[in-house]
Amino acid sequence: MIARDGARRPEKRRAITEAATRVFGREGFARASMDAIAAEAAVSKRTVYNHFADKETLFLTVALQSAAELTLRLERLAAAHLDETDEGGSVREALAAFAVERARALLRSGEHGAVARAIRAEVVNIPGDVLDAWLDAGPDAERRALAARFAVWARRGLIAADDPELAAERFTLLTYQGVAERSFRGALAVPGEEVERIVADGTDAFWRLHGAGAAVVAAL
Amino acid sequence: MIARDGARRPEKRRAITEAATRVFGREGFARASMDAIAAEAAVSKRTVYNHFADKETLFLTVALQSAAELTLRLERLAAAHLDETDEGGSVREALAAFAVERARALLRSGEHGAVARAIRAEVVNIPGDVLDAWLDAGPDAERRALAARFAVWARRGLIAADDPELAAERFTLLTYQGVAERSFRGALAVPGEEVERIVADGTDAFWRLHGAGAAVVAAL
DNA sequence: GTCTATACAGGGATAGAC
DNA sequence: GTCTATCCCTGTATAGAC
Repeated sequence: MIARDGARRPEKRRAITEAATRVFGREGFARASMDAIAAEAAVSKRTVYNHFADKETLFLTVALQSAAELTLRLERLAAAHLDETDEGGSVREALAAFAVERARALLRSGEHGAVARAIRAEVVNIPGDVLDAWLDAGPDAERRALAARFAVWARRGLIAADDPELAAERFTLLTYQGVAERSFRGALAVPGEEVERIVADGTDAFWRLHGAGAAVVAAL
Repeated sequence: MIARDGARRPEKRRAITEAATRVFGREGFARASMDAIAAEAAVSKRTVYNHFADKETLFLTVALQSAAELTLRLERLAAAHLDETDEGGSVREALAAFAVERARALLRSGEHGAVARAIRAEVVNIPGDVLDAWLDAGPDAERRALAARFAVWARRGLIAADDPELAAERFTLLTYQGVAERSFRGALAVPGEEVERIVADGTDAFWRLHGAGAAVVAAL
């Protein structure tokens, strides 16, 4: 028997959101059909509508989950590259390696990246509070995590960053946005050498601005 | 059948492309309907199909026109700000003013900006050669124009840019992409003070990297 | 011969009825 | 879980008007 509102079968719900992630990612919001999502979830369309009021609600739910998933992946990357850096000399190399891996992650972000692109495409039709929630779970969370690490490094004199938030923003601009732009946010492939070149140029620029000792040079 | 340019009434064709620019900009490709475009152009739907074989052809035509129009606007901005700069001291201020105006132009790009967003949203469904043509008429043309000015300045010692193309790319990353990101490529409003702050920070960073004398500092 | 106006075939879509 | 009412869209077809 079917329970009332909140208590539906969680495994069905998960099957639906996972299927919806794939379908929305492949087709975008407008082209995706609820039929296709139900079929991909191996669930009847009625079940989809039992769990989610309409297509829009399902999409926004999936988008929030996807943002959180991407943030988690990037956080793991950041932890692996940036959290064991105690000696000054290795900071630059750690940042360079992290930047390359982050750019590559965008190009391999698959269905989650595709959902993020769909959000951006539909941004004018998304309620403000939902968009804020998406930003908070995704891009803003990533920036905060990077800024927190920069703040620690700055206190230890490993980088020059009076404003860690600004430094994190610059790092992303210089080492990530170029690849994002070139690949249309991960939609199109970019040759590996080109990714490496763009990211290496960006890392060089970042280090000239914020590397240990940059403050001294800037004061000249 | 196939729309051949010259034979039909050019004023109708213009009315159709202008209407299509507005409708595709408002609705995106998928949501826009040929009926709405015909109505907005005050033209019968049959006439639309007489001029353009199908919806996709109309969209791609409009996208190329829009890219060219945006490039023209930005080129005028660049010429106004950057082409009368002979004294060394004014280069930095000219760049700063241009950067702010360019960022503001994105936020006021209206229907042309909206079409550019639609292209980005549909990028996986666009034929490679058409996408190349769009890039060449739009973003790439802007980068080339900026790089050409940087090359002249570099020869005169007004900026430090061994590779003018790279410098142009960096200038755009530092002074433009931040606002593009924040506003979802012009879709959402951004407070004026925030635009000015983002652009000023970016201009500072660019000047530290590429201002006259930066090469000397980098050699330290 | 290009345009307007309208109608319509064919395919999908959403969302709800059974 | 299936079935279906209803709507909308693309693209074509059929009228007549300038």
